[in-house]
Amino acid sequence: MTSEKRRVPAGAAVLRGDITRAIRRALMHELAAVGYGRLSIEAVARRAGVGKTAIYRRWSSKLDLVLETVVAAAGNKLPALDTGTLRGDLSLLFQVVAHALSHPLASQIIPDLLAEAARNPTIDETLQQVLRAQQQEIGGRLIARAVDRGELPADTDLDAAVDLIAGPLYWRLAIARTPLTDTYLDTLVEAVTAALTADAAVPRQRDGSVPG
Amino acid sequence: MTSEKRRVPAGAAVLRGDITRAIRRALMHELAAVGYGRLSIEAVARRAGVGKTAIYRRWSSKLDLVLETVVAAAGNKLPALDTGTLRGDLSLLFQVVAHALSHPLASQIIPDLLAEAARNPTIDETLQQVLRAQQQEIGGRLIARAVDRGELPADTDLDAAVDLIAGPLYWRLAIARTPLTDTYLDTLVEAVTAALTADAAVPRQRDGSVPG
Amino acid sequence: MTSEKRRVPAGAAVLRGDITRAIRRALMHELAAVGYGRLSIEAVARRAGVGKTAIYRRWSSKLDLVLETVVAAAGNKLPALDTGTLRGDLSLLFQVVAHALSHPLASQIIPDLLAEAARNPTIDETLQQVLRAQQQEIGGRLIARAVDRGELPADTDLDAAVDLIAGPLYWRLAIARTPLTDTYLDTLVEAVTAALTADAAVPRQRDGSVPG
Amino acid sequence: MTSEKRRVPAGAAVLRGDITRAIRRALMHELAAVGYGRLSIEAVARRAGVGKTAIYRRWSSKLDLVLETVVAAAGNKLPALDTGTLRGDLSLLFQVVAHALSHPLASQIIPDLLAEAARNPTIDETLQQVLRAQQQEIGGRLIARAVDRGELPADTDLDAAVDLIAGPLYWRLAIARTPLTDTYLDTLVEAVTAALTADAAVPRQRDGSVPG
DNA sequence: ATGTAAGCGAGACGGTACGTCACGTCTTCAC
DNA sequence: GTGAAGACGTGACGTACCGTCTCGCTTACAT
Repeated sequence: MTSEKRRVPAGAAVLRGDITRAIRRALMHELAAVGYGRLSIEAVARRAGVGKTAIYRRWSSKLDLVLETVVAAAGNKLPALDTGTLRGDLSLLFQVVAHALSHPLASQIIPDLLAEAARNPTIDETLQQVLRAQQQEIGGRLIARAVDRGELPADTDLDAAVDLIAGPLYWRLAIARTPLTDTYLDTLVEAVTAALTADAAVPRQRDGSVPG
Repeated sequence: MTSEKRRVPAGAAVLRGDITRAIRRALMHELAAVGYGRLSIEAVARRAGVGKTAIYRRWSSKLDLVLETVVAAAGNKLPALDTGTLRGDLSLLFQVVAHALSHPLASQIIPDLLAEAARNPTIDETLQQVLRAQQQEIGGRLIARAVDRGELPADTDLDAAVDLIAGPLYWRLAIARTPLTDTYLDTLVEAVTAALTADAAVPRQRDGSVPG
Repeated sequence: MTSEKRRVPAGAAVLRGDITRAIRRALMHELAAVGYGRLSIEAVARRAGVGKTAIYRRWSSKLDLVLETVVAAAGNKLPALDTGTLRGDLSLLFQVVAHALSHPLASQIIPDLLAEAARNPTIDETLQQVLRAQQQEIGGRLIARAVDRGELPADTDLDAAVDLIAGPLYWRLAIARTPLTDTYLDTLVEAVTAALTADAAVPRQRDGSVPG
Repeated sequence: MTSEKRRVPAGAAVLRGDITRAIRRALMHELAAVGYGRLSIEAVARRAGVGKTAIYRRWSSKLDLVLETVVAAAGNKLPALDTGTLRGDLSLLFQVVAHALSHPLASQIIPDLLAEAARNPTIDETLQQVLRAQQQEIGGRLIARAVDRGELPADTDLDAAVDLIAGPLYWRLAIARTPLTDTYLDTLVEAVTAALTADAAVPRQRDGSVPG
């Protein structure tokens, strides 16, 4: 389904790559413009300047088209980043994420698909794999390096750490959509660093209480 | 449009309150089930067991119906809470918010409308008023009390503080939708308290730079 | 002040006659304008300048309203006519019928109800009583007098005779709706007279054959 | 609109003939069942098992659909009939007409449309063309042959003749809807023959009077 | 070069929803 | 209790798209 070229036994036609690309491009813009709920294959075909059949020949459904394209688009991302300090890693990560989420397509599509994921298990699974898992891995590596350096204790709560890192920035960019300044980013880095360190200083208790 | 009863000059008919309520109830369930994009007036009428006319007699459009109902539903919320300490206030706030966002309807509808707000200015404005403004006010009051008590400095960055408070919890509940434990909440309270305090320790600079 | 007030026992209200008449009048015009199929109580009420309740308090349904009113309107009809000759009787009858069917209301309503009768047994029965039966009786008396006078034989086929009398004129007035001249009426009288006489000359045979 | 196939420049879709026929069939049954006044496109589509679009793609309105279909249905009719005598021609004509009008669809639809024609000029014109004109022509030829044979004089009133031929049978079949026997038909043929002959014997006078 | 299988745009198909209108029923209010 | 006003559910209107499916035309490989 995703392979660009297929081997065929005899005098056969082949799916044209330019059309496939035009459809993907049109899909992203449609998705940003109307969201997954209102997305229609017809509109994608219209925007791409192709027939509806050209789409259905490549993907079996709207869901298939969206997920396959989104996964493909999200694939080429985020090289390793290691600045030597927790604060430096966070600062770099925030800049990269802020840049990525500042793209108009991303800032429209991602919240939309995340909201749709609450209704559609298939979307949920896919996004868990391409977004959450990625974040978990990146955040995990970041924390692990900080632990190795002695900046954080070994029993740091990874889930809470990822929420602390991803939450404020996502909220700011995708929900509040307030303009982002470098100053603000610095403040945020500082605060999250402190939060993680505090989290380390006050590790999870068995009974859920906080030692006074 | 929102008034339940209207004064009329003579022996007149009046919009029935039970029907208005049935429509609102049906709308919330439809909204949770299919989202704003796919929401259809016919489906709402069908679910409510009323005619389409009963809806159009009350609201002029799908947008009107949704916004007016959501505002009405969000109106009855959040009394003042003052526990005497920043940590106590945060803990109570998180519990209240976690309870509210745990409701299946809320956890489906809110992310959906927030995503739609990125496309629709009218939705955006309305949500800014009923959600963000409310959060700003609650967060502002919380911070102000902490400043009064001397727990935080006077120049604490309010925007960043609200993002730090709202972001992680929203991310956890609405995006990751991971089960929430009391222990996790405690950890989060601790971390956010530390972040705010650190934010105080590294206040916003006039030139936007962070003192090295 | 209206003169429609009547003595009632104790503060009791009574259906007002002027409203009843206004409804009947409006009904006839509506019936002519849109036909039975499209007739609506609402339009009748609007034209009569009364509320829908005023109609439903008097008649139980559209069918009831129409039939009761049509029967009432058709009731006051056709005195005895006896000119002394078959041809004279026919001529007078044709003139009376032509005059009646020339009324715009009648020429619109009657074909419409007759067509509707083919679908609606209740209408059919009622029209049979007020129209066909009346025609049968009038035609029957006309034929009987001619038989008494010796102008027609005793075994004249009454059904065929009525068809011969009613058919051409109804066709001309209600279906073809061609202007009617006195000359044409004379010709028709002459022809029908001849037809009846011929019918007499070639009476119905027991075996259904015509003597050659 | 009535053409089954359309020429189109490229790989084009074409209105399917089987669906066109199904719509026409459903229309005739709907028309017989509820009449023109109550006829709804939705009901026709439902009965035909097609979508509304399939109808609107072919005809622009209810009126267009009805007239075009009725004309098409009435088109394939009545070959020349020449038995050699006026009485034979009439007998044959009556049998053919009686057969046609005995069809349940025809006996419901024709009176309904004729009644509607009194209200709707477009229907009127169309029916004049396909029904009345046909009758005029058939009746005219029948009379002309009788004149040629010397059975009728040259100045026979054609209008009156057609009324005499069409009226009684239409009245009997469409209005009275009384069962029809061969005997009755014979009687009618005899009577109408006599009427026409009498009409010949008493031709139209210039002053409209009947010579005494 | 030719044959042919498959890609391609066009568009007809059965549906669904739109927002409006009119209907018969039912309720409320003024008199 | 009569009558007007009007809210109610129902259903049809004609339009706009939707996803599916069937067409001819076109392309590009295999012979």
